[in-house]
Amino acid sequence: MSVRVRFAPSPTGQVHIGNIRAAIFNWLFARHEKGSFLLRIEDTDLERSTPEAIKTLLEVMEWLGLDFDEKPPLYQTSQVSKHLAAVQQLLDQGDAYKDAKGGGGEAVLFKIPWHAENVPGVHEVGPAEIAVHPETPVVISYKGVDYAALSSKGKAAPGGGALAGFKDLQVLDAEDKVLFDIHGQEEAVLNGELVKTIEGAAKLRFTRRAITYHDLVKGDMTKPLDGMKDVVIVRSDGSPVFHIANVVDDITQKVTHIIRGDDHVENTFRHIMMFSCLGAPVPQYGHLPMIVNAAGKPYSKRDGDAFVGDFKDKGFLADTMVNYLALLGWNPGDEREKMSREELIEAFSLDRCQHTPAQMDIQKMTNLNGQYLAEMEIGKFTEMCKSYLAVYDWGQNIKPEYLAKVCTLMQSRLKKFADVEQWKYFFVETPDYDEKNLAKQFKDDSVKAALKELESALAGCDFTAAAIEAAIHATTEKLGMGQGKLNQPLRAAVTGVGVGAGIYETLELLGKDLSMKRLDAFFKR
RNA sequence: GUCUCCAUCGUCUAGUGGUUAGGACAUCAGGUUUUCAUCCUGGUAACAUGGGUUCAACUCCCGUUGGAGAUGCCA
Repeated sequence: MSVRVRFAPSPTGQVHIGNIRAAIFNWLFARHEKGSFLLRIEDTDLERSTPEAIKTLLEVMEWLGLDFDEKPPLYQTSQVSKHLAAVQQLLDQGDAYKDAKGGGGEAVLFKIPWHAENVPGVHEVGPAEIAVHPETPVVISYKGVDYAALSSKGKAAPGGGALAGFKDLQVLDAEDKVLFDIHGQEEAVLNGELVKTIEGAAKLRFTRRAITYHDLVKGDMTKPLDGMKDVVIVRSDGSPVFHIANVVDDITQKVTHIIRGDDHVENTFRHIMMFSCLGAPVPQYGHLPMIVNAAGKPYSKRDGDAFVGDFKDKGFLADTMVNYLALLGWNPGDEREKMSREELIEAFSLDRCQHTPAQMDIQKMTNLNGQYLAEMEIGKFTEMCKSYLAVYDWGQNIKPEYLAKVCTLMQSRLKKFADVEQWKYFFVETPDYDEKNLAKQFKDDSVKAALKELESALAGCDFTAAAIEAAIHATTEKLGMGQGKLNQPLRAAVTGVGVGAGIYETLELLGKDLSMKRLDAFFKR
């Protein structure tokens, strides 16, 4: 059977890098396996889901080149009746029950199945005992076993779990006397006829069962059933909860591999049981570690710079994003880092994914982006620069020929497109002066005098890079200065800044008129 | 509190019993360059901790510490 994976975001605002990385990994996996990559939009949260957010999401996917199969995507809101039908099936089978605790109406809870041995991965661990706090009664019902556990300090700690966690349950007092034995009473408890409250219990004795699944990223994962609780699948207002909606949709879309964030590990055990109870094959799971911020914490709404759109605005390439994010928590096993999509797809495998959270390194990504920019075809590069320049009033209506020359000159040193802001001096009449640099270059008054001398030499030359160089050399030689001593002062006077491309080329590009005008203006400051 | 998972340079990582613990970004020094960047050369920098197992442990086991997630109507 061919692989089918999905990316299932909730469109509630901006697209987050942690989210989109899950999409990238799903996409890489699907393409590597020559399977299908599906998109499902989990828009059931009407409060927070907006059409704009959906649009943003689709734009981001397209920008990154994450093409999905089977269009249009599945909108979860169209599936609600299916979710509710599945809930009804669970209710009819006795795998779910209604409960009124909490909200106004009745919620529906999925019941960890008593006959859990039918669920793939469930196995008996062996006899187990749990000490309970004697002052809190043990309550046994179809909703589970409720008790207060004994903490390491001897205090009462909230405990309890689904009934299915306690096979062969016996409740004992401090003298090991059996207060309750579930043998022969299973049916009565399960169908709600028997609710038992037991005072003065000291321990629970039962056969422990656990569920294990093989995580494609993390390896074997195990959870004892007595640590699991029944889970709400329909809110008291009648709306389906994520757990059931997600599982039902994955069944509908025939998803074979679920690759998602680390935060779902705990849910997986229950989801597997839901698949099983609904008579569907259980998909394979892989859980990706989170991406954390510089403080090592998961990105929160406050970390505004973690949105994909922001990176685009700053002038990162889609190729850079895909490449860098793929490398965050995964590596090909050799020392390649800059990899094309084809190479990534070819090399990708889930078992090489990291188990630990990764911190985004913006500098490393910037460096990678610089590599991509440096090898961009010049025409395309120029077009991109043009659009990033267009946000400035001085960056509009630039003569294409001139822009092309500037881009050619500057391409090798641009790291991200937003930095074209620093090219301002190419496009304005008078540059902004970096006063600190000026002070540094003209610390010595003689430099200014020398520059004045140079001005006249430049005035008489034909202003090609070679001629400019010759003029400078002639001047320094005449004044007995070191060769090149005037380069930086000249740059400061004409461009206002201390860094840039070669000054001869820069001046040639600026042209004689503008250069001389700026020099003149500089002396009049 | 309890449960699940995790732990190699500042960061991303290679490494699956025997390695001078490798690479990349960042950083530092030197070289090239008229400056900056590129480029080249070199340097600083890591196995959280304590016990085992073993001839031998970064690697296996246990404890501790630290981190993350979960813990009934968020997804």
